[in-house]
Formats: sequence, C-alpha cells, structure tokens
Amino acid sequence: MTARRPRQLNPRKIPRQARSEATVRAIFEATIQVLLQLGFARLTTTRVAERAGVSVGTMYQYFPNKEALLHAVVSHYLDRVAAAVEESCARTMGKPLGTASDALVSAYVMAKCGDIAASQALYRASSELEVSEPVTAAFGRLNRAAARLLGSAPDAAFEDIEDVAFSLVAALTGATRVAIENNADRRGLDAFHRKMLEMSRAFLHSASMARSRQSAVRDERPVP
Amino acid sequence: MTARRPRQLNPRKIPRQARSEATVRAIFEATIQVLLQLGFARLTTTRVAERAGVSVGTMYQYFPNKEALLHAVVSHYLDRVAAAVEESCARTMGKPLGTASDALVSAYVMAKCGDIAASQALYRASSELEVSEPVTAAFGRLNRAAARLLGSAPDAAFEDIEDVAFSLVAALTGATRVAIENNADRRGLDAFHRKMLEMSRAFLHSASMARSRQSAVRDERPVP
DNA sequence: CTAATATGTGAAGTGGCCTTCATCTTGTGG
DNA sequence: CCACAAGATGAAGGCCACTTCACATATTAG
Repeated sequence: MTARRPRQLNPRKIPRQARSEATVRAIFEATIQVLLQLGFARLTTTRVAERAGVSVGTMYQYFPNKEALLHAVVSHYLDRVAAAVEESCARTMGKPLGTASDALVSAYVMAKCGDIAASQALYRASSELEVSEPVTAAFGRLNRAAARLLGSAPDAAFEDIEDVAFSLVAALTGATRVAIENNADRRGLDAFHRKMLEMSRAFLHSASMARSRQSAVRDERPVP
Repeated sequence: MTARRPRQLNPRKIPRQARSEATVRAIFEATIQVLLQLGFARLTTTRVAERAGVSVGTMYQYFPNKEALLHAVVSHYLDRVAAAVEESCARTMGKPLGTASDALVSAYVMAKCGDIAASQALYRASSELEVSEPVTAAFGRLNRAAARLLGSAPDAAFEDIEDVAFSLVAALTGATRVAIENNADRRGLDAFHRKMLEMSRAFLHSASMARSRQSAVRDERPVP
C-alpha cells in the first residue's frame, strides 16, 4: 500500500569517466542475463558483479543496494517502452479511430517483443520486490497517452474515455505479459499481435457506437 | 525453462486427525495474510508459523520446505478459480455467442474479485519463486474451456478457435490482474467488469464475422 | 610529472532465514 | 487404563547473501 522507501534508491555516485559508464552498462546487462538464466530467486549481487566482469564493491559504488539495482533496471526498461508508445500516439493524434487503435496496439506489442528476453526477465523482476512504483508510473503514462489519443479521433466519441482507456490498456498490457510468458515463439506472438489489433478495434468501435447512439437520442448538436 | 523440481514439493504427511486439518488450514490462511501485509520478500517460514499460531516444526511436518508451501497455496487458489470458470462454461455450452462471452468473463472476474485480498496476495507470490507451473496449468484449463465453449456456440464459427481463445483468455486474465493490482476499489472494478464484457463480446463477434465472410466465399457446404 | 580525484577490488563481517531433531503433548484403539 | 501413533514444539545448526571498507589502480588537471 504505502509506497514507503526506507532505503536509499538513488545512485550513490554518477559516472564521470567513460570507463565507469561502461561499467554501469555492463551491470545493467548482467542483471538481465542473470535474471533470465537463473531467475529472480537466485539473482545475487555477487553473481551480477561476476557476470558483469566487475567486483561487488564496484557495483555498490553505483547502486546503494540490491533493491536499487533492480529498481534502476526496471525503470530504465519501462521508460523506453512508455516513450515508444507515447511517441506513436503523438504521431497518430487526430487520425481515425481504427488507425489510432492499430498504432497503440502495435507500438506496445512491438516495444515488448523487440527484446523478448529482456521482457521475460523483467516481468520476473518487476512482479515482486517493491518495484511496483515504476510499473504503476509507466502504466499511468500509457493510460494518459491512450486517453488523449482516443479523445482526438474525429470519428469517435466516448462517454467515459477514462474507463475505456483503462480497460484497453489493462487488456493490452496484461495480455501481452501472458503471451510473452506463455508463448515465446515468434509465430505465436505474431498471431497474438493480430488478434490484439482486432480486439482493440472491435472494443473501441463498440464503445464509441454506444455513445453515438445515446448522444443521437439525447442531443443532436454536433461536437464543436 | 526446464520445469526441474529438485526439491520435494509433496506434503510430507497428510492430516489424519481433525486437529491437524485445522492446522493446515491455519497455515494456508496465515500465508496469505503475511503475503498481503509484508509482501513476498519478507514472508518467512517463522512468520507464517507464528501468524498461524503453530510452531515452525509443525509447518515442516506438512510442507517439506518453503517453496512447497507457496506451491500448495497458489495451486489451491488457482484450482478454485479454474473450476469456477469451467463449471460456468459447462453450463453455457450451446448458448449463443454473446451469452457465452458474458458467462466466461463474469465467471472469471467474479472468481478473482470474490476475495480481492487473496488475489492480490497471490499475484505477488505467483509471479516469482518457481510457481509458474500451477499458473501455466490453470491457464491451460481456462484456455481449453474457452475454446470448447466458443466452438459450441450455434451462431458463431471461427477459423482459428485456438488463437481466438488464447487471446481472449490472455486479455481477460491479464487485464484482471492489472485491474486488481492497480484499482482495488469496488467501484472501479465494477466499471472494469462491464468494459470487459463489452470487449469480449465485440472481439468475439468480430472474429466470428471474419470467418463467416471468408467461409461463405471459399466453400458453401455447411459444417457437418 | 605530480597531486588530486575517480574508479575498482574482494576478503571479511553481519545478520537473517531455512531446516532439523530430540522431546513433549494429545489422541486413539484394544 | 495403557501403549502406541499422531501431532506439536522451538532452540540450535548451518548456510548464504548483502554490504562494508581499507587499500590498489587508473585518469585527469595543473
């Protein structure tokens, strides 16, 4: 419940030389690799450092503790996904509903499937260990982007955009998670992608039509 | 990947007297409570035993290790959810597509929301700690039940029932997870429930119509 | 080139948690 | 009522991971 942060999560020191930047990158990648190969339960600071080719002490120079490490890795990854979706939404503002729907779905699915290994690894990490805050933040960004996009479609009108956007994004993100966890091969994911395009379009048209019918009865004046 | 099971997961002993059955129940409930109040990372065998009002040794008489405990709790919970959905599907076989869709969605959402606390707690646990096997099993049951249900609808025909069922169940389960994790109040969940009913109907009708159009073109002979 | 600063090292300390087992208590069949 | 089985106890062992810190090495500035 309470998003308490009893521990320091900010980097203890920021990289100033090229050498240390490479170190931090190596630690990031090592974290994902360990997560993938050994799972969260067997991810230890020593193992990550070893895999990254640095000593444990080095790791603790940039991340005050293990939790901060996971937090950083998850946040960095979610940032990229959210940014990709936001950008796609921005490019599609004002387009018809079907186009907007496709853009939203494809941007998300492709961002997640661009690096399936990383996605799988981070689903494992993000689920537990108090990293729920960056997950919630990223979800909020998707939610807002979707709501704005839907609101901008000229051929649609929703009476409860918030609920529609929430449900759509929940279905999209949740289903993608299930698909990636259960069905990692490209073929299955392609089929899944197509079905999600269809599901989103169908849902949005249905939700939009419901409004049209009602508004046509209630008041006739067109939207400004 | 490999579903290795290096550790014994079966109960070390099964309860024979009423006393011990109560003990096991108490341990189950204590596990959920600890999970909810302290999170997975701080769930320890000692704490669960303490909360259950028994000693650690007692716990180890029924569960050979911590992992087995979590496995048992998660499996038990998922069994109930899967059974509820299967039963609802069985009752709805042969009904029109819209009815079937509603039954599937409502059965799942209500099973999950019946005990929101437990659902939240178990989402935390099931994500990590090698309990993915019961999750996969339950998902498979839902998937098969959905596929059979869709196949039985007299007013629908799908060219790829497997993909449709998979995507629908993925969206349903994934979205519900997101909703429960993000949005625990009853009001929001009710709105979510309604939207999922709408999404499922819209998707299924769309997927079914696509088939109708194609089959009408390709061959005219009715399905046997 | 030298001092100052940034970065890297890894053995050792510390604490917590899982698990065991010798022993005690409670229930049951004869 | 007794003996045997089932159930319960919890202190102690052992293991393992996180984290620290005194010291070594590399880089940069002047």
